[in-house]
Amino acid sequence: MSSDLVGDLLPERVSLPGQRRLRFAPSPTGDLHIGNVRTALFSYCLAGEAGRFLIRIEDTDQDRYQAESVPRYLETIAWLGMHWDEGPDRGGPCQPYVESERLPFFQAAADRLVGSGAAYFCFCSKERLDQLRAAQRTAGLPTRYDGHCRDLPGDESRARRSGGEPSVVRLRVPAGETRWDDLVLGPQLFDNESVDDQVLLKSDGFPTYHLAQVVDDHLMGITEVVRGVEWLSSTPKHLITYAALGWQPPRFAHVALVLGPDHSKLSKRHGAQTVNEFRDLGYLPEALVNFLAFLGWSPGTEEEIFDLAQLRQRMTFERLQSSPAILDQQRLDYLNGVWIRKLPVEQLAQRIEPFLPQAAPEQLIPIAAMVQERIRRLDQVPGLLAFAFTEPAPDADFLKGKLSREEALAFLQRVPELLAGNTSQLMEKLRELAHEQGGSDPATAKKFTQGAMRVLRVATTGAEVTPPLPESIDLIGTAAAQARVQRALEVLGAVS
RNA sequence: GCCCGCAUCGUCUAGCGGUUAGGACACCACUCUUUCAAGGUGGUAACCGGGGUUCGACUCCCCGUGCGGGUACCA
Repeated sequence: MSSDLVGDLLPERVSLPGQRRLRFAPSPTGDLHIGNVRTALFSYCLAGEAGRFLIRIEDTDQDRYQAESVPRYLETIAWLGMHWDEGPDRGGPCQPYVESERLPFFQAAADRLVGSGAAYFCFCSKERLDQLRAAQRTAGLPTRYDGHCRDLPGDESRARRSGGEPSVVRLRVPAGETRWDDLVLGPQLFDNESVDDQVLLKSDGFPTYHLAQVVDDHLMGITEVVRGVEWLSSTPKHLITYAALGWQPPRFAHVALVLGPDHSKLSKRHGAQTVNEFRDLGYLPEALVNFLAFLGWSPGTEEEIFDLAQLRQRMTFERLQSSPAILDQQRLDYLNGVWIRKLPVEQLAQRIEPFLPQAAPEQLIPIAAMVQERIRRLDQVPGLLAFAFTEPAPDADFLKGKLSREEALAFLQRVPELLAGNTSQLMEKLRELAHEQGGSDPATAKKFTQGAMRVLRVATTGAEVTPPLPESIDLIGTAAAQARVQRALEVLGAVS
């Protein structure tokens, strides 16, 4: 078989210092999906502390390509705390890390395959292919290429190409079977009869994923490939291609997909599905990482709170799960709450800032302290603190609670003295007052305290649920609190 | 249609021939408490079905069912 190439332009495979090299190779077509991020996380963690993690941009589809995605992806990975040793922005020994900039390598590989007879040029039109598949389907046969151009004489093929006829390069799948030992699924066996003569090089000169992935994983010295099970049935094609090129393939780990609550593939109708969406909802990267890791992995112990560094230390291929996982947002919420509570207040204050632009800088830390134990997502902060930024308008019924109108009124009238001075004494003063009201019976006093607290809370905040009252009042200031109590008094007094 | 994968509480999972089938989320009580949280205590809840193999199956094998994936000049 001839090829019109001048030698083999393929570079040498990067020489390895014997360590693990895993990559994340996203296709830049929008925002990073939570499922993709999980495989990135697995790859990052499984590389281990001694291994290397790299990012490669798989932009081999010109139609779907979105340039803006690349920096966004990198930003997202970095936000989650993952560090890559090599990538499009920082280079490395296998530059470039963007596939569209590596076209000559793929073309050289394709030429080599054609040269050795492991691949061939195909001139079939899309229409012919569509008809073929439709016919096979109605006949109950598997849909696959029929080998129409498989044995075209070399000179005919050459002539048609030089005549300008568009062509693709297809893999010539040999008879036999393909097997490998999957790191997650165990031994796999495919009859090559069921493997299609896949297109490797498109008519626009770009490689398909199948070729690009094989060539680049080899050149970049990838040792293990972690990917979703949706790639399982194309693995034989990849293995055949590695063999035809005389290369040793990496090991494969096919992880199960992440599904929505209705057990179908995660999609828009399930709500948030990209990392950025989760971020905007107020989820911490620490929580997302912890959560995602457990969707398909577990340490085998009863520990469940892990940070990224611990995950990288502990994760192994053996403990990856082969069954699909459903994204359970309630559990994510729980973990997010755990991580929010673990944060130092100053840190939490910083993270709250974008969710609470109306807060003054000096308010942020006290606010963080107040909400830390009662939020599961950062976006709950504004709701919890609405009273601090808008004037409450409680109605008379709302103001009474457990106390009668008279009792509430009487209590409210005494609030100015309770609020005088420092709010830290508020509770103490209130207890004194309760003692006065309840006399010797502690149960009555307690009941009064509860009722009075509610009245005061509603009067000053307009809400039944707020952070602890003294702090809440501090947030708006005692002067404002006094004014609100006055207004409440008017509202309550007006009804008789 | 054809090829392939998966299968333990509602959910995430532990289990790798012999266990009272464990933990966590959620849920329900109780408790702590100025509300709400957080915390503590307890509770409800699972081995998809049928055949084998075995002294013994959640665990191994086969069939079925269910769910998922692939079936592109998309990844």
